[in-house]
Amino acid sequence: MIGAQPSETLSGNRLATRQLSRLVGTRIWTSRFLSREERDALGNAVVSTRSVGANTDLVRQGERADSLFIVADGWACRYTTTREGGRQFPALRVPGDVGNLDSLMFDRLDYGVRTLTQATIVTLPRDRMVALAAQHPGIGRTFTWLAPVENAILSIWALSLGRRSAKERLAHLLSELSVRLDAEDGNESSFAFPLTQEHIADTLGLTNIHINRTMQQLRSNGMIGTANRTMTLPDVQSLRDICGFDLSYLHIKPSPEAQLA
Amino acid sequence: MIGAQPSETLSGNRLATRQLSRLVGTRIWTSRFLSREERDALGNAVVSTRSVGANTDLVRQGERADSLFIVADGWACRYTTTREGGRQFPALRVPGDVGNLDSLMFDRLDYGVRTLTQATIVTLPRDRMVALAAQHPGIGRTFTWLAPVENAILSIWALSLGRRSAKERLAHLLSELSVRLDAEDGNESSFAFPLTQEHIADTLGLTNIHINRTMQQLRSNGMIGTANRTMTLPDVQSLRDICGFDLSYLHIKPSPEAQLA
DNA sequence: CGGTTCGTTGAGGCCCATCAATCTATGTGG
DNA sequence: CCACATAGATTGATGGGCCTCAACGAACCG
Repeated sequence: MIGAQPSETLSGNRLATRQLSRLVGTRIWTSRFLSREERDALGNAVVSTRSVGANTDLVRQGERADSLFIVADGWACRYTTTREGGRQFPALRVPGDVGNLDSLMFDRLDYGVRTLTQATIVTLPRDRMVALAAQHPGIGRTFTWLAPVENAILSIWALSLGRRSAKERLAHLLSELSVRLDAEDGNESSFAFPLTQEHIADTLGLTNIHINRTMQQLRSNGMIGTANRTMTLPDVQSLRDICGFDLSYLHIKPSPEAQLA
Repeated sequence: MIGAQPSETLSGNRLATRQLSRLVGTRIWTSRFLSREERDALGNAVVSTRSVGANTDLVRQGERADSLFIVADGWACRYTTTREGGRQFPALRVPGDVGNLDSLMFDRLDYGVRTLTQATIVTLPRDRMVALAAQHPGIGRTFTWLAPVENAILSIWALSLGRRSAKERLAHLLSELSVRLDAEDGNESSFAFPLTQEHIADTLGLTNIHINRTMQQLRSNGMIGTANRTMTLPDVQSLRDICGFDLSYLHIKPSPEAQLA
């Protein structure tokens, strides 16, 4: 919060540069729709960068959010719950993701956003971002790009939740995270993995106990390896074959047509 | 298709009026962000209105879509499938819904859009809509509004798929449709319901057989009544109580805050 | 070293899937 | 008007994948 106002008036000063640097590499920063000056405009809109502990609500269910939260580092989730206490994550946030994109359009979110690990959160004022989106086509396009991407991912998650077995769901989630984290090197993949088995259960609509047993299955088949919070996928292709994983829904790389357009 | 070009040049002529009329009442027409002239611009962008049979693909899985399809009448769905043939609908389209909103941003959709009944489809050229969205703030805002609404609905569906019993899922779906179709009169509701039990199964991640048994349960409890393709909910509140339904996620009515903004 | 979180294991049972018919309604052609 | 085909709804029997309940083990930490 300190340094927020100066960064707006003195472009290029030390504070602005430091704030800005926290956006580098995040998904709104690497958007292919942004011009250099639009990136500067985003960087100058940062009002705070703070570190928060695990299990911190960035937005509580049903509450108002005046800011857009960027998960610059650490993991977070969107969560929903039933009356009876059943929890379901409709989205996972990995480093670089926008936490509450929908807050740009909604005053209240019917779900919450919560950190799963200690995290670095970059805060951007909602009203300012709405104005920037209207003023800068590239910024507007970035936001309107991210929304359908979320939707596409959630659609595939629905397919998993509705029609795949526990083993397939787990293989699919790990295949997805491997791509989203850009962790693949040839047919191998390895990445920091802070999720507990209960987090995975809340993502896949299962119980932590069954996640445990399913992970053992994949482990004994040599499909995954876990050691000190690191996930290793020795054979990405085989893991993908288990669940019919096709990365196109992640829209990571622009399709050939999109480049022409 | 006939009359498409004239409708662009001769505003207010008979053809333009007829085309335009097919948009009246649809979700992009009733958007609260649109000015009168923006509605005219949308109406003039209509290139065809056609009737198609049930089980017609508007967009096939993984294929390109050059147009935005409005389901002016009839029902449709977004669908995804696993390799093994398991089907899951990540969205249902009721009369007035936009069929393939995401086509505005994506060249290829990783899911398909298919009619479930005979339907009236209004076609709007994609490139034209992108241009209109850029040119008219209200049109752009309408599209960027619809995307997170879809996302919010899908998030709640994920909660159902992951954490609710068959009975709760069915009660929740019917509660949702009752609101979306604006079919409620006090505590009662009644609406045309063309879905087969297999469609419901593909929506809720269950089998048609289990849907059948679950419907019988709700019927015998007096929670639903079905007769010649009409669904009757004699006691909406009790149905909602079964599943903890809260309509706020549908964002049908602007929240108090949104009106102030 | 006690507390807490997370992972692991076992026993038992239910919800829902699977397989296999039958029944009804609708439509179609002769 | 009937024979026939087809789609959709319904019913029964059986089984399995995952849940529930209840511990116990392991790692981390102040």
